[in-house]
Amino acid sequence: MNTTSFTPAEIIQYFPQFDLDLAEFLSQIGESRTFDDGDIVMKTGQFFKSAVLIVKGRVKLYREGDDGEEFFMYYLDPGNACALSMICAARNQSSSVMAVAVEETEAILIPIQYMDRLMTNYKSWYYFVIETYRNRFEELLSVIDNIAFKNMDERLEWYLKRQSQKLGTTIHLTHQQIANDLNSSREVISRLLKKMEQDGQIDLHRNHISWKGI
Amino acid sequence: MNTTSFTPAEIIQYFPQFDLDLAEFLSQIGESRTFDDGDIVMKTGQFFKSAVLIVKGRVKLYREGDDGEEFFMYYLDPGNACALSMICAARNQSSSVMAVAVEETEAILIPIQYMDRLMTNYKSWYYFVIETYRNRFEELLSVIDNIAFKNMDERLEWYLKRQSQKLGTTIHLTHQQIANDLNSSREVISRLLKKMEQDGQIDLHRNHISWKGI
DNA sequence: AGACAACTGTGACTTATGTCATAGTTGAAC
DNA sequence: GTTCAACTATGACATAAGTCACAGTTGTCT
Repeated sequence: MNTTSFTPAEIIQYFPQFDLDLAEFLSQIGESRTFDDGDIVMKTGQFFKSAVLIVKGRVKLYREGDDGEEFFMYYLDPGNACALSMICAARNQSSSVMAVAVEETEAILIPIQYMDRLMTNYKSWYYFVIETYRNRFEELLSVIDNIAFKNMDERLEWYLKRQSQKLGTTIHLTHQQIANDLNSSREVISRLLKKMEQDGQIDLHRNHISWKGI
Repeated sequence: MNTTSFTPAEIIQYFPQFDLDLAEFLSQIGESRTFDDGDIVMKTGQFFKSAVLIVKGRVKLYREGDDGEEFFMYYLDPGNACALSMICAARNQSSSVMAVAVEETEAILIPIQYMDRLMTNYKSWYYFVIETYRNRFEELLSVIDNIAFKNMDERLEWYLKRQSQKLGTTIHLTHQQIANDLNSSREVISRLLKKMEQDGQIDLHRNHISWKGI
């Protein structure tokens, strides 16, 4: 019971780019794991020993500052792998990010000792790994653009746009949560949101925001 | 004359982790290219068709903002490859960064059409690619930490520390160049540098700064 | 040596953002 | 329907950073 697993067919359903023999191998060695909304998937400083593949739900990744500040980077969706878990696993390094489930989430954990064998024997695996790195790389570049060149109003707008693309136009976040994600303060976010409402970009409600898709 | 090349022995000298058969293959397909100090290696918006391996010199990578602002990311040294050139090459996407030689630089260019064959046939190649992505990923995370959580004084200190580690304790940069790299303004940098000098961390001179290694 | 362009220093002011204080609002639980 | 905690709004002020103006310095070229 402690180590449930996925069938090859299920794996291919979530990761259609995998070859059948890869799916069979992953089915044998991968461990299924579920996380409730709010559960910590990976913790800063944690010594991580598996690669994480998401099959259901959603995981939020954020960087932690020295004093516990947060900074949102991106979400992992079904069909994604956590590039950072691969880095940690392959290097025996401790994690430098937090990963928290924001929905009921299901994942396949691939223990570290299989990494080399997977890379060597399964072409569709290392294509997948390369693709994962690439995608996250580009995502990080966008993040850097925003904090390096933009003011808070533009960053907030970009943030809300991303949220609404992923999670729908009703954004269930409080001003405080948004402020945390942007490493700003609640008052600043409240003021900027109010301005966006006056400009007709959003509607403000208690506990959620309606994105009007400008 | 237009397409000089490296011998396998030379390639292995610069990239000792490569297998001999890989070095031989790269020797056949790789094109040698030199850049003078200040030459543009990769331009924002450019459609890039080769992966770049550095064998001599140094290349500076920076992100460009919408209005031409700069933001320094990192240097590529001999033995490094440009992860972004690989991404561009493999995806047929245009570059989102600038890469400029800051010394007399020599590189091997690997045309895009060999990428898949290299990945499939040469184990030491794809380990190298993975390692390249990993290193740059971690470098980008450090960059994000600094701009997300730190004030300009700490960012400047971190910047100078990195420079002195790479280029020695005498940092040949003007205040204006530093300001560009940090997307700040000359006056701000001058003031902060003056303060660091008063705190005994550096000595200021015209056109260079001496890092006193605190 | 003289001249000049590039570099550096610094005061005064503006703007963006963060912080503090305080009050109003709303949804949920009892 | 009362109560309460959490959420939101907003003015006043503090601080970090950017901008403007101008002066002083220094290396280089002739």
